[in-house]
Amino acid sequence: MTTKPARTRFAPSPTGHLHLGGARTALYAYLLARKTGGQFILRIEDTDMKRTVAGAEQEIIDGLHWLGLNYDEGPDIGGKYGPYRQTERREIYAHHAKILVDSGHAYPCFCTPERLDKVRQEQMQRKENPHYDGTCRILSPDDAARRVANGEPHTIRFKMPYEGSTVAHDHLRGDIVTENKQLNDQVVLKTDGLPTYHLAAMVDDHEMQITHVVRGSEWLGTFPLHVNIVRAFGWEEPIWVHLSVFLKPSGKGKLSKRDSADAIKDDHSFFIKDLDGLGFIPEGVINWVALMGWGVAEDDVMTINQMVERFTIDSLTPSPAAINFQRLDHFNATHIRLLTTEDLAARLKPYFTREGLVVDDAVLLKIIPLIRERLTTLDDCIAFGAFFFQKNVTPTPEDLIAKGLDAKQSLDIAKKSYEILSSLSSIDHATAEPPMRAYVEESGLSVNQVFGFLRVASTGQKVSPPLFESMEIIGREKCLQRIKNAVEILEKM
RNA sequence: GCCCCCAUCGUCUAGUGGCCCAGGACGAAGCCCUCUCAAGGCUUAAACCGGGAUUCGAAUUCCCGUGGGGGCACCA
Repeated sequence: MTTKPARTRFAPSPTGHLHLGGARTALYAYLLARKTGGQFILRIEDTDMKRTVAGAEQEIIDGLHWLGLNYDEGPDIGGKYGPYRQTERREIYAHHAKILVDSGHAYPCFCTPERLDKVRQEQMQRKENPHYDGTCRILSPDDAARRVANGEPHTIRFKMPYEGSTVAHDHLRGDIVTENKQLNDQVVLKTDGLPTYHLAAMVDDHEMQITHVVRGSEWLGTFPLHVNIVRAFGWEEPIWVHLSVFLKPSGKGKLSKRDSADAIKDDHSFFIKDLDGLGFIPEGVINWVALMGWGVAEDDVMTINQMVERFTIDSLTPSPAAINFQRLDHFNATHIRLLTTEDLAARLKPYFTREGLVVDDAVLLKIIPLIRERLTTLDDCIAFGAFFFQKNVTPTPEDLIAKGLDAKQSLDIAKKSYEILSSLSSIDHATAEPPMRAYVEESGLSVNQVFGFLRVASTGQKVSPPLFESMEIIGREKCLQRIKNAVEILEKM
């Protein structure tokens, strides 16, 4: 397949957190660019100054980097088609709005928001579709130009044809035909001189030579407007790819604030910024997100580079997808297991130190093989490995009592275990396990009863990595001391 | 209300007229392995929204319903 290099872009508004939907849009744009040897661009669409949130742009940048979606051009790194922040491109839009007015594709509108509101109310009362009533559309150009020159506040509206229909082609859905009478004369340049999305995005995509516009399906409604704007300029259209939306985990309806709260309660999140702290790794998140809307028949565990190899926009699906956090857990765990020991160790360390534990790097490296396949999220390392770094463990006394036995019988196990283990010069698993098994044999006790006690005594918990391997890492002295401690607890019961 | 989009196991999906009594993955259930918990191996249950039409033949094409989603701003 010979595909020309694609220039794609991710163009979010800095109005809130970078979420899963945005991450997926960015990912597909990224994959397409990398697959074809093109460029992936970050553009910040901050033309609605009222909604711009401080710090949101940085969060987007950080999120993209964390996910590994590095862009070739963007507001923080520049590029030959900059600036990449729309508020810094004011003149470009004003210039293009003027072109539209001069060519008869747009006109100044002097209607006040109040009047517009009133018109809309009346239309709704009459059960008509709310739409601009065209008052300023019929003004004579000279008259309008005079009023503009006088400094009268105005917007610029795009003139939609009243008759015929607009055919817009979406790569995933085919031709989308809309009767032009359904369309509205939308504002493309606001009173404050800044453009609305419709103008800004079309101008930028053209100026930045974007070949494929990958965006959310919320733009499908204004899609006809957009192609009309592009055509009014006489520009070549990009290939349009409208992605599906994400549905709430139940599959019923779109994501809400409430769902977001539920996700957090469940130790998951829709926001990229939260994922790291929850123990998710970018490899897992990316793999998971990629598969919501991209049909991969088999072998769906992929690194981002494998995704680049396999990606094609033809295999994207247009139907909405429900968020499924169980799958995130699965992909996260799977990718954790794929990490090298050194890599995993480095990623785990912050989670231990976050708990106030002092981490011995040599010990950390040793416990990785023991806990790796037990981790769903990185922070699970605390549950499976904190005891390696603690001075003492404090088992729940009841847990020391072996299943089906009483305190006295458990005390016997404890004393005998101590006797056996203390007689060994080392308790690496190869030397410690055989005599303990022999003891199980001759005592008539079950493996679970004896090993269970030992597990609780030496790790402080009922669930742990393999017992003898763990004891070996804990070390002879510490183990004996912990067992002795268990003997004392049992004696008091 | 009007317009647009979507529709395969519970979920994500493969499937582009015969290879499909529909394949994979998550989840579920069972078995094996096993010092706990995992991981791993094997197995099972589980779907073409409904109705018409086209065709020798439809999950795949068309129409009508139904359901879900999105849009109808000087927000993106």
